[in-house]
Amino acid sequence: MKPSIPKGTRDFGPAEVIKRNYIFDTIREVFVRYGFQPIETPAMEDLATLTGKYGEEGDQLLFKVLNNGDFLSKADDQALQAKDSAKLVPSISKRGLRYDLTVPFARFVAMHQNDIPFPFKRYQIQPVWRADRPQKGRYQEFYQCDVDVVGSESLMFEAELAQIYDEVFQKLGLKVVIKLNNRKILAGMAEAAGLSEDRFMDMTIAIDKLDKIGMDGVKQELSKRDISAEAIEKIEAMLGTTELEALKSTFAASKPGLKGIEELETVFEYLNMGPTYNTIQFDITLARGLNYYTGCIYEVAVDLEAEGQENIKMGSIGGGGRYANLTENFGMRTNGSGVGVSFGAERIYDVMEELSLFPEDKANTLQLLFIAFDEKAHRYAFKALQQARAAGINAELYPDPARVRKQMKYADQRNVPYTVVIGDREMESGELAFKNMVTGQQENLQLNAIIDQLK
RNA sequence: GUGGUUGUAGCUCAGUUGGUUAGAGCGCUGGAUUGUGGUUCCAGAGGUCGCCGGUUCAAAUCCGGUCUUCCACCCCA
Repeated sequence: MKPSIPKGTRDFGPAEVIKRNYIFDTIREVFVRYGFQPIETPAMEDLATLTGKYGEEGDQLLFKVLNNGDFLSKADDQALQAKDSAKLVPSISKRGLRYDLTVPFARFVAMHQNDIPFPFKRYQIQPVWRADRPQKGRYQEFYQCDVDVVGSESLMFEAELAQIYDEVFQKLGLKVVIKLNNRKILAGMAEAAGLSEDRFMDMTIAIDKLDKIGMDGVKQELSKRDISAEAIEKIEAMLGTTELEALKSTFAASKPGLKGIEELETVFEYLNMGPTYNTIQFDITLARGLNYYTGCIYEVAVDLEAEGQENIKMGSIGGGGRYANLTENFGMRTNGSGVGVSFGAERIYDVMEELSLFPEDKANTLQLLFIAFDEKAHRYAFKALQQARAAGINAELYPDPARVRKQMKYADQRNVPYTVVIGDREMESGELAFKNMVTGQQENLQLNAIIDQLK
């Protein structure tokens, strides 16, 4: 059989795993410093937990897990006859793979509400699955790194999450733009433009594309979605706004609009109390598709104006927002408002790789390879190997006393900086042949001296 | 989910209007070199041409299906 893996999934070799861990470790370190604690949830959730939370589009992208046993005998016969897949699913699948980490977290909080302290601050680094068509930087299995806090409406957390973004990307050496908006401001826009409530989604989807298709494209998109020319004109005028202050008069008659402005002003008030490394800006065109967001929303993009980053082509590398009602779905009675952001580790990886931002790895690499000339020397070397490891040196012994040429070649492939060759002469004198693989120079030293040099 | 694109040796890729036994570079194995890798030279191994079916005297090549890759939508990290 020919080996293969499912579409949109990947294997990772040692070099990749080490780099991925570098990203995860950096992110985790910042999360921990802000007081967040780790949790994990299952790869599978009840399908009912997942459906309806991400909009119609999201439901289509959910991976469903087929029931075990004789699932067809229990299937909805009518749907089966009619070949109606959507209708058939509930009767043959009761579980699905998680689509993100936020919904499982909301479920977790509601389920354990009597056992956890509020506000509950957690982080979670686990894979998620989407049945999307793969492209570059878009996979069916990928990791998300989420931080969320539930049980507080304080806007301090909105500010802290932006600071976390800022700090993580500073540590990773990547310049980004952190964009902030508020769903209430979008609602205000819809209201000010005289749109009915059911047109709200259409409007946000269209304006979200502004930087991609331009103002004319957005206007086309809006009219295609049955939005009147008059409303489009008003929306266009509002989209030109980059300052919160300027929106106040526009939203004079819109309560949610004014509330959104007030919230963002408070967030920026917190943020302006200290320095930030990256650009953090209000962006009225930021919409985000996920249905459950109610307040502030975030998105992070690579800063294309930063030196060396001009040609990076990558979608958003992080996003998030406040969800006031999500936990209610799972029976949270009070205090269930949450806010959180997510890091797209895979895309961050791709960008960092393209910019060569990964530091050379020291902790995870082999420092020393022992090479033995014959069986007797191999035993001798095994003992020396233990001493080197006991001293904290990452060391290996070639498994057989093969030809030195072959062992040297292996050392070369493994990129080991130093080797020790042991044969009769070395065992007799106690001085081992210690070779620097970069310069090719070799000297005879006692094992202790070699260990000292590598420590 | 819609439209397009890709697949030939471990890797990167040639392969003519369909026509002998499908090639190259790199890598791999062995030798030059029985105590030393990276350079050089010599030799060798390695292929169900993604998979299934069809057209044809004859298919890597043409046709259909399918899987995969990448791209544009949709959406998104």
